[in-house]
Amino acid sequence: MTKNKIKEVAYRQLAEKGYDRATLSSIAKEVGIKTPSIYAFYKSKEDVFMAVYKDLLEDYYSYIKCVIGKIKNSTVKEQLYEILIGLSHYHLTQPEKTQAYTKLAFFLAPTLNSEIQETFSEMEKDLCKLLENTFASGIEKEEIKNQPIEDLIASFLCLMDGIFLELIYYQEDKFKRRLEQVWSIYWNGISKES
Amino acid sequence: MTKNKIKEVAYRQLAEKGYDRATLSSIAKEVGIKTPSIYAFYKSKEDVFMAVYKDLLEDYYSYIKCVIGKIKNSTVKEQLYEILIGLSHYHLTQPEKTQAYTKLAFFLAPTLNSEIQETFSEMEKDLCKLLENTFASGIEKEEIKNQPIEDLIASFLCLMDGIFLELIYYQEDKFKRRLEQVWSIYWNGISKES
Amino acid sequence: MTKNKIKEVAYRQLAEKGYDRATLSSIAKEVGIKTPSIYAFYKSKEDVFMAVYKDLLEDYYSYIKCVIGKIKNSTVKEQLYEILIGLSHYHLTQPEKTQAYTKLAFFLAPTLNSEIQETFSEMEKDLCKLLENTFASGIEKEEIKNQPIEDLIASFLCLMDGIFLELIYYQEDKFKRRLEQVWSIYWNGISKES
Amino acid sequence: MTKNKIKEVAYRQLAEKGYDRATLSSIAKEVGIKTPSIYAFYKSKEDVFMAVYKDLLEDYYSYIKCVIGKIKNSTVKEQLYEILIGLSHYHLTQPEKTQAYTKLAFFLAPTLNSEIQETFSEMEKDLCKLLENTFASGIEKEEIKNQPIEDLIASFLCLMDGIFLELIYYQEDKFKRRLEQVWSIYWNGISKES
DNA sequence: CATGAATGAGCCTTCATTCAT
DNA sequence: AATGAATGAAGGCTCATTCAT
Repeated sequence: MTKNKIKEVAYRQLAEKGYDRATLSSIAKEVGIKTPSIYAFYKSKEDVFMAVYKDLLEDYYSYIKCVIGKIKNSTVKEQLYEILIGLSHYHLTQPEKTQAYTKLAFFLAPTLNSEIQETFSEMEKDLCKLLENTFASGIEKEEIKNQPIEDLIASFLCLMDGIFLELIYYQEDKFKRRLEQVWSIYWNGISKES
Repeated sequence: MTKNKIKEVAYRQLAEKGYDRATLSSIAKEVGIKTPSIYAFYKSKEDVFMAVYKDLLEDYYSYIKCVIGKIKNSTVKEQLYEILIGLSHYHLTQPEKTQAYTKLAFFLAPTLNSEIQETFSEMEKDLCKLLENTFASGIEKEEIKNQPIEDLIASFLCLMDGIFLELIYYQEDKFKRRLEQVWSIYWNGISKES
Repeated sequence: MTKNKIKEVAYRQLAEKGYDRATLSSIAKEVGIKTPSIYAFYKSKEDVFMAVYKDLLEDYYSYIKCVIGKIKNSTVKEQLYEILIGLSHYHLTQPEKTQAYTKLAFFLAPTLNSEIQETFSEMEKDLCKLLENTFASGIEKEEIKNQPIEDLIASFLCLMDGIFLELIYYQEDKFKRRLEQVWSIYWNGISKES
Repeated sequence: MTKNKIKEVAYRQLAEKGYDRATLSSIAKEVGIKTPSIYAFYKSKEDVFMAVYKDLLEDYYSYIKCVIGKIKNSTVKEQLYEILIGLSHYHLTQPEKTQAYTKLAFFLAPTLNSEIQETFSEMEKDLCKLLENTFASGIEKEEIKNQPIEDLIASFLCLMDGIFLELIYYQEDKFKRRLEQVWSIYWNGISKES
């Protein structure tokens, strides 16, 4: 289906060149159609990239839900570690998605339509709820030191953000080593037996 | 001096709209000159933004050196905390600089001329050296648990990166609260008395 | 067809003003379209004039082949004279073509794409072969003094070149008189009965 | 003197790139001054190239007068041959001058100011007078067949034009051979003993 | 003399978009 | 569903020229 091909090419070029440089004509060329044909499927350039962004978010959302699902029965330590690993894995195996995501986030950000905004905050909420449960059970099971759950969540999210940035900056090898170092310090910080 | 005014306007528009949308004509208009006049001072659009980037980096560099200078005689805990606060303060008080910086980093990144690359890696080296000393002395003075200094540095840099990202995403109030939460967890993680 | 109209206007303006002064905007204006529309048919200014040049060459080539065809059964004297007259006729009746041709030759010369180069040398080769036959038969039939055919060709080509230049410099009347004078001397020089 | 340096650079760039591409700024750069400084010596771009053209013509004129002076006491055959050789020598030894000359002739031609026009026709007149004398004496001395002097002049000028064009097209070696061939045929055509 | 600053005009080109087919 | 033709808007850039210093 041409409509999907357009979206895919758009997302690939977005990752590579950013919104402004991912021209409709360069997208059309890669798809193998003429530029005006795009308008048979999308009503504007913004429309194309809105679709791209929505897809990207949904893909990420479902991946995260999947990761969360898999770790239900592990220890807290394993759970948190798996989240970080899952997150890294997602970006490491499909760096183009990450790049596209980043670029859209930086460029469309102020214009984000409400539907997308919603998906985004829903995602964050889900993740927070999960972390809340995880940390609560960690404290209960005495895997984790007793401390404000809100703080724990904030620090874990910050950890995720830092890791995300380093994902972009560093090569895979270097990144993986850093991830281990960072995780080890972090876990020592919150765990009881430290 | 018009040359500087151009640079300043360029940096402001870069922060606001990004490289592609910060057109020479819109810059000229804001400066109050005609577009071709820009070419009396810079030989191309890229040249203008190279200058902007260089300035940005140097400004940041000198700020960081300044922060580092101020904290020489504090405890390790204070030192680390001051670095985070200093970093945050820089970005919070001049968010435009941060945004400009971010946008240039994403766009010029692969083309960065060598001079800029150098300033950048020099900056990182300086910071690493400082952290190395700080952590080493922290371990020696038994403020910090004995653990690989390299790991400590990695985790602190990751913390900084995470904070940097949240600086962009969150409003100042929310950010400051999160910073405290994150710092508290982090320090607990590495300090001895925890 | 707009594409052809563009080419024709381009060639007329080239003749009149030369490559640099034949701007795309002035061409578009004369064609009755807006400048960017040109890009629907040609991918650059150079591309437009490449097409012009190619046409010009082909037109000239086919004309020359036609002249050559017509004179097969004449005496050698008539043949040579007809070539000069044919050549002059071509340029006199369509001076714009000559001027366009001249201007492109001077401007694109070093950049001439290979296809054009080929047409050009093919044309020269054809003409040389014809002259060779003509002169050979002239000597055989004793219309022409026995002398190196190569020299005869060289001198005839030089004659053509000289005539070509004078075609540009002089008014038609003056030119025609000079042509007769020059031809008479030339023929006396090579013919037997002189 | 800067004024002369400007003129020289202008002429060199004219030869290389033609009028439109020989920008004042590129001239200034090569001279080692800033563009507006040119206006201290010439009142416009056209003015600069007018001066160039005038110089070129005068230089050529004086050279031709010199050639003419040297051949006063030779045979007619030698005289004519020397003119051709002199002409060729001038262009072969300073091809830049020829190119500049050609380009200006093709581009300024319709605009040539009257002073230059005058020099030009004066030059032609001088040359014609010389040829008239030469041919008259050639006929008198029976070196040349008796034929209208006007025709002889026309054919010799045409020969010169043809040679001039070939000077531009062919490499020096090839050109020299062709010159000999052409001359030999030409002389045979007009001389008595043929 | 020379130049720094500025500019109006204009060039080639690209882009998103429309519309008739 | 697709495209050829066309375009308004704009972009980066160069040029000849002016003018105050």
